[in-house]
Amino acid sequence: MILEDQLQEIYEALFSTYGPQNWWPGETLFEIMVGAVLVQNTTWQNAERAIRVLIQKTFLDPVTIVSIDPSQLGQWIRSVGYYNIKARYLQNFCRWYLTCKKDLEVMPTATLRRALLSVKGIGPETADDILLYACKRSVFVIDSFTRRLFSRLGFFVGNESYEKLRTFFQNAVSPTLYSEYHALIVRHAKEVCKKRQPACRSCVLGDFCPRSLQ
DNA sequence: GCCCAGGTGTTTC
DNA sequence: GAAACACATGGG
Repeated sequence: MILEDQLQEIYEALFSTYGPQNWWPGETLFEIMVGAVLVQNTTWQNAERAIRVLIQKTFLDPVTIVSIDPSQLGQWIRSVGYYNIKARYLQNFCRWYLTCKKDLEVMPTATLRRALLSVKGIGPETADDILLYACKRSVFVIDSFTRRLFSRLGFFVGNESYEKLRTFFQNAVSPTLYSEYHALIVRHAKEVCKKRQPACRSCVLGDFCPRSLQ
């Protein structure tokens, strides 16, 4: 079976099991972007808690956020872990946002991506979360779950570079599926996690486990 | 008490 | 480049 069909079948197995995930959670595009920064290496639950505090304290206004003492901001986002550096990262991002927001819709995707990556605290995954879910650009997001799941399924070893994996998926998956596909991978990983098993050692999809589809 | 969670930057080789 | 390390709370 060719690669494109394999990835399509895995997508369908996940979608038929979990249904649409309606990502990314957030009332506004800016809230989505803030969420992408705060959720780095933590759970969405922790990030959401911090966002609620930020809404209460700052109305999630970038001008307000950049003007706050970083240690104060850190206390407000304490629940996300690494709160001291994340407070700085969030302010870095907000400063960038305030200067670039007028150009977000007209900038070519590659230019926008480079601009995001130039912000200290925005790495490839956070940049792609913002590009895909807030800016509606066609980029495939690679996270640790994606890396683990598809290495487990034998598509690659697992230590490949971020860019190599992104290219792999973007070449084989329809851009219309990028958003839902990534959301389903994360959902799947969470379900496996609930059973306190290593991701995809025992696949929660049972008979519809992607491994059995090959 | 231990392990992991929707990563990133810096340092060192 | 790629490996090792710091950054830190919350839930199972």
